[in-house]
Amino acid sequence: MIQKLRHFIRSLEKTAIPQLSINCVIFGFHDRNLQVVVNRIALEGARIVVLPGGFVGQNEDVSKAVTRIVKESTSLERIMFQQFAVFGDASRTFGKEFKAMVANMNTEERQELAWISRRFVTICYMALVNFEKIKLHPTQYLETAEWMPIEKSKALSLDHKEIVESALATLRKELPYAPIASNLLPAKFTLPDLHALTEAILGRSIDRPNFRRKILKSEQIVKVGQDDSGQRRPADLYAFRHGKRTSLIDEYKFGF
Amino acid sequence: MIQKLRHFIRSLEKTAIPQLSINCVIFGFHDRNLQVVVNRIALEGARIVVLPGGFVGQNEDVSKAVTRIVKESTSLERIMFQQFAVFGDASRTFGKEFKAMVANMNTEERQELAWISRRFVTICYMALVNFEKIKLHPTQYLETAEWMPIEKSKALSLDHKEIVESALATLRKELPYAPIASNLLPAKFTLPDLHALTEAILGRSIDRPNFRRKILKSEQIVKVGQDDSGQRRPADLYAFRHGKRTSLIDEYKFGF
DNA sequence: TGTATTTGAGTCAGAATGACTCAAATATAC
DNA sequence: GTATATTTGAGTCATTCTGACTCAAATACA
Repeated sequence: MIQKLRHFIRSLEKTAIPQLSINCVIFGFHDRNLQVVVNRIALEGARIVVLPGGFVGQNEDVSKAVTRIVKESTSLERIMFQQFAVFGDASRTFGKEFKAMVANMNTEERQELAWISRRFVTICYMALVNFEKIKLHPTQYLETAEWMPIEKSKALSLDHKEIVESALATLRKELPYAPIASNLLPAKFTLPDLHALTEAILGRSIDRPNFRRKILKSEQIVKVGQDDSGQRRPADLYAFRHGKRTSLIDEYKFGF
Repeated sequence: MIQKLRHFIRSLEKTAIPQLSINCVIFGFHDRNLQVVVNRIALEGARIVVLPGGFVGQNEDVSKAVTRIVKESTSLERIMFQQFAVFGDASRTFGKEFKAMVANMNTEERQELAWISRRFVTICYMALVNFEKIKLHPTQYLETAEWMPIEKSKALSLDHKEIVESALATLRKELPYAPIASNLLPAKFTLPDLHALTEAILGRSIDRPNFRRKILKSEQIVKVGQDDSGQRRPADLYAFRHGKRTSLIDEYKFGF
């Protein structure tokens, strides 16, 4: 057990709300795939891969804690995020990997970990970021930060696999309401980019010509450039309209 | 300060997760209005009106706590509920009314209230219930339970007004995905009922003939009766189809 | 120069939408 | 008993949207 982490946990006892954690699903779009930021922790042999997370300071707003946690992993400061789930079963602790480690400890060491060994309720947030703008870096305590395609998120430790699944379901539901794409794409993008992103989020193929027609008709995006340094035929560049609602269908308008 | 409540708080210290509460927005539909269950508490002069709420036992799943809290106010056991928000500002305590009361107390009394005087993060759930099936009754500790039309929910204490607003926004978003209406209406209902409910949820008027056409075309409901003991022309009775998806539009199908 | 691939644009039948009108059924007033 | 107001159920129609297509233009690479 590394000193630094031990110290961190001792400090939490005095400064953070007990039994409450935050987890963040930070989505990015790259290689025509949705990806999430994960942290790797080497815990005495056991390698565990988790979502970025943390705790809430006694004098800290929950939303501030989320901002802080996202910033720790991505350096991004002004991001949009959304709460989407709570995982709070009574049996929810830091998992087998953690328990195995604790088993090898003496009484004193175990007591130091008492705070973090309790049952935790975790509040889950999702954030959408522009992949290219992110510089991932390890957080203060042991972790490395990296991107993981969502198809591989089954490998996550604890219940974080289910958290990602829940986040993805929420993302799909939010698609028609929130300006999702504008957060996941760079300022200038091509229609094929937006098409691939929408397919990645919905998890199924969408007819290209029809997608193009519908998006253009909605006037959410404006052509801002002529060329693209691609491989085949160059595509037009677009940007989301400032001010114009950037959802794919009208809000609260289900055909009535 | 009534003995019973005092005792309750003392017991929470040992049995419940600290600084974490649950609040429930329980929706019903009556008099063509959306209504929510509220509890009234008489706290030494100050009358405060709050949403049903409670705390999570150390050995209790969060979802079980929600079930328990809903049951306390409504006697309903098997209800669907959904988490929709978290309120967690650092300044979030039990409010002015509570503070005023504490100000009149001696040191010992204050210490007894220490647990509940801390900053609390509250997890919010919404539930949809059939108004007619509910027998509201006071919970174990001082409260009376009653229905309140959502338009009057501005009168709620603490930040519970905002919680209701957030719940309503969620309800509107969920409308096309979840079998919402089937939870809010009795087993047999008329099309005008369903129409009025949809208008109440969306907060705007919907063309009746068009609504009728669309609902019937979707084959979500089946005619189950001929007559209704109404005042004017009798309306047909309908029931939601068992098995058939009871949403108003197709899931994840935003026109692509 | 030719070919494969990708982008942008168009066609067309069928379905859905929004704004309507109109007749049938009933309680209540007269 | 009849007329009237109100509510329910059904239909019309022009416009728009959808889904499944085809096809030409632009480029890299063989």
